[in-house]
Amino acid sequence: MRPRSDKADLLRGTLDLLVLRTLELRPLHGVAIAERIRQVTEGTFVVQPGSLFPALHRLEHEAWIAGKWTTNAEKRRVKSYVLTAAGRRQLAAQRREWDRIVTAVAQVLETG
Amino acid sequence: MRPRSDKADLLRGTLDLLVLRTLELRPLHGVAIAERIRQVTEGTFVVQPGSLFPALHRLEHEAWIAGKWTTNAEKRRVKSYVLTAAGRRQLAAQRREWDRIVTAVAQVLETG
DNA sequence: TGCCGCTGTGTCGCAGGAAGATATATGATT
DNA sequence: AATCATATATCTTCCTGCGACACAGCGGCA
Repeated sequence: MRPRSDKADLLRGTLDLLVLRTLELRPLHGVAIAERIRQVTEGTFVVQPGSLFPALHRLEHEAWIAGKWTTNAEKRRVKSYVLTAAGRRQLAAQRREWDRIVTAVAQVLETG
Repeated sequence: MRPRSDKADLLRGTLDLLVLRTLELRPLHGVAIAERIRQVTEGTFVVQPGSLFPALHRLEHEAWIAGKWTTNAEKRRVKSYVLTAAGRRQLAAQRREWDRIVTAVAQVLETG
């Protein structure tokens, strides 16, 4: 069997939310999205390529983000993503959902 | 294809934490654990049998909880679970992990 | 020119968990 | 006995995060 990382599956269920929110601030290309998430979370969330690109394709397929081939400052070919109107609505919905989860977990953890 | 529920996958990654915490308060049998989680979260988390029992077996296999066949107040045969010492340590670790996730997500959601 | 090395994108297969459907056992009820 | 309700268990499917890898394009450098 393949050696499994002992690092927990931290992103489970939050990746879409994180990507949508990151793109809400400004359009970015794939790797730059992952890089920003890593920086803002101070290394807690490190989005791997095997997670990042399937997620981007999924979000694009749902029409929550739109990708366009461009070139970055170093003249390299990159795919830049922007949040769509539907994406903004989805982001709002996922924010509410996340708040609900956090509240519910807190209730369990704090109710003695 | 099988009709998929449009209800979000809320439990994703939090089920172990919820079960361990519930058993920290007092020993309970499977269905009673799910029932308490449902009540405390006011219906946000409804743990289905297909999630509950595999989770209990998993936690028992990790020796974080210990099951014992007993009978409940209605004289019915139930499997009562108690949190082990290792389970308490695991619960503490998962609490820290959860806090870390909540903090990280908040950083992404609130960093403008 | 040819060879690296780096960056960005993409893909493949696996592992593990959540859930619906279903099965089984057992006690209570009629 | 038949039925119903409760509790446990399992089977299968779907989803998703991930490691490993492939590959393309560009710059540097001998």
